[in-house]
Amino acid sequence: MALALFDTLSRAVRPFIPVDPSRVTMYVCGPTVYSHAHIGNFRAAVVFDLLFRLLRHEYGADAVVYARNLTDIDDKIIRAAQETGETISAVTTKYARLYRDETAALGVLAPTLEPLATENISAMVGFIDRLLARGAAYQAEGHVLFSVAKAPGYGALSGVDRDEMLAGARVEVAPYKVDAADFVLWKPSAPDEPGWESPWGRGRPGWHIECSAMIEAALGQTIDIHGGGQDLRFPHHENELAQSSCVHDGAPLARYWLHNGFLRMGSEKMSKSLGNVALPRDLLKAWPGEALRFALLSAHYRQPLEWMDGLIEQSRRQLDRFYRALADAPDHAGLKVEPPPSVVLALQDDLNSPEAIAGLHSLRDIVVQTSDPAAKARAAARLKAAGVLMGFLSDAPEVWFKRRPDESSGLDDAAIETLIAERAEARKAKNFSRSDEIRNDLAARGVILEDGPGGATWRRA
RNA sequence: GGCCACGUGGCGGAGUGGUGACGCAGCGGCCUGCAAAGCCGUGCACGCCGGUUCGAUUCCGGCCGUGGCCUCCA
Repeated sequence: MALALFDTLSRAVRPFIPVDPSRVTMYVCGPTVYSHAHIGNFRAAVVFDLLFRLLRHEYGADAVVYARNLTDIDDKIIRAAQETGETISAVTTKYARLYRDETAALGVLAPTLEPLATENISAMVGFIDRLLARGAAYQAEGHVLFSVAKAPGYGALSGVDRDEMLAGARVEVAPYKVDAADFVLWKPSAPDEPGWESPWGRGRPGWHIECSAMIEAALGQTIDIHGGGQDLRFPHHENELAQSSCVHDGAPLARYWLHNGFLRMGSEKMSKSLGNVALPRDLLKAWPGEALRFALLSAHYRQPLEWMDGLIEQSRRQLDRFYRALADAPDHAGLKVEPPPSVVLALQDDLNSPEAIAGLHSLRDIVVQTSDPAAKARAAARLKAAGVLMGFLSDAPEVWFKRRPDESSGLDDAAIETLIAERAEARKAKNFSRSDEIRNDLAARGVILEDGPGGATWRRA
């Protein structure tokens, strides 16, 4: 079986066939860098990272070009800068760096390209120019607007009928719009707002044009995969699609549109406006990033995922079991094996990560049940290869078990070893009350001991 | 109001027209000085009501419930 993906536009799982297998292209809408991203924002990053990894596995690491943009000009950023008194670029640089750090902590590979909106203004201006030349856009009161009436098939992606859409719209229509559905391509900047010179005066780009222009500049007219969160389907992706195919004589913008579902917090959408967010910044103080990644992949990417207490703990426990099996197996670092089919097939089936995780568990069972050392090492290598394909199990087991989430607290390794040595003496002397005291003491400080044939091993809870 | 999803065991969460998900937690046992970890075993799950079918959790219809989009948003 080969890779198949659910395409939002055709509303079906379709076999994935890239235009050019030697250059598979994917674009995902990245964050607007104006504040801390919450764990829900990272679902897209992790889900499409999984797809990126799978595509690299299928087509070769050099054959996949993955672009994820950073929106670094936006009214929210302007507002954030005004509130803190920082410059715009100080705000965007800070949050872009945090986003890169935090995604990396969740095992997200750096995308091939990371275009910045502010570095592509001329591409956007040129794009708007071509829309104007084709009569698909018009100027009004310093704005340039896209004329939705000129886009045949508008609404196909989101499934929203234009007339019905307007009937239910909750926003007031700006008076300068010819058609209520028209959207802004370029808007004027006040003197105290950031802006760029353009044929239509000093201003800044609208939201949707950024992605269309950057996709064209970075990847070309028609890309293989365009991804993003479900909420971007309308209006953002619908508008991107309209602009791009307008400029490209009807050529499709993307051959496959993928949208991930939301994280829910107490059966509500996790969002900043509701105030029910969990920030990786905080979560990473207490948990390994890999456990957060595992939690985010514990549900199928198109389904809503309930983010609740215990989910990370559950995820960490499962990873513990995998790492333990690897730790107990003979050295397998040098064995080159392909990820086994049980996991690959699950991922190829529209990125069925829960089934792939089940596959990981059965690979672990094999490791544990195999007694022949050479076979056990091979089984461990297979488990590890499958895990690495998904962005898991890349740590050495001892690193995983002994990591300190917060460097400033708890016992250091040497202090733990000293207590373990003392306990070993006590046990040898059958002084179990003392040995239990030490063990309980360590447990209270987050260190769990396990007595084995070769003495006690320890890990941090 | 319009459009679109979803409703699976204590919890998370796959999948399927007719025995198995998987995991976490629980329970019993083995192991252990006792634990932990591990191993073995264990639990009459598919919102409600109709329909199609030899047979539906899986297909169709209705109902109820939950959520998302329509405004910045992963």
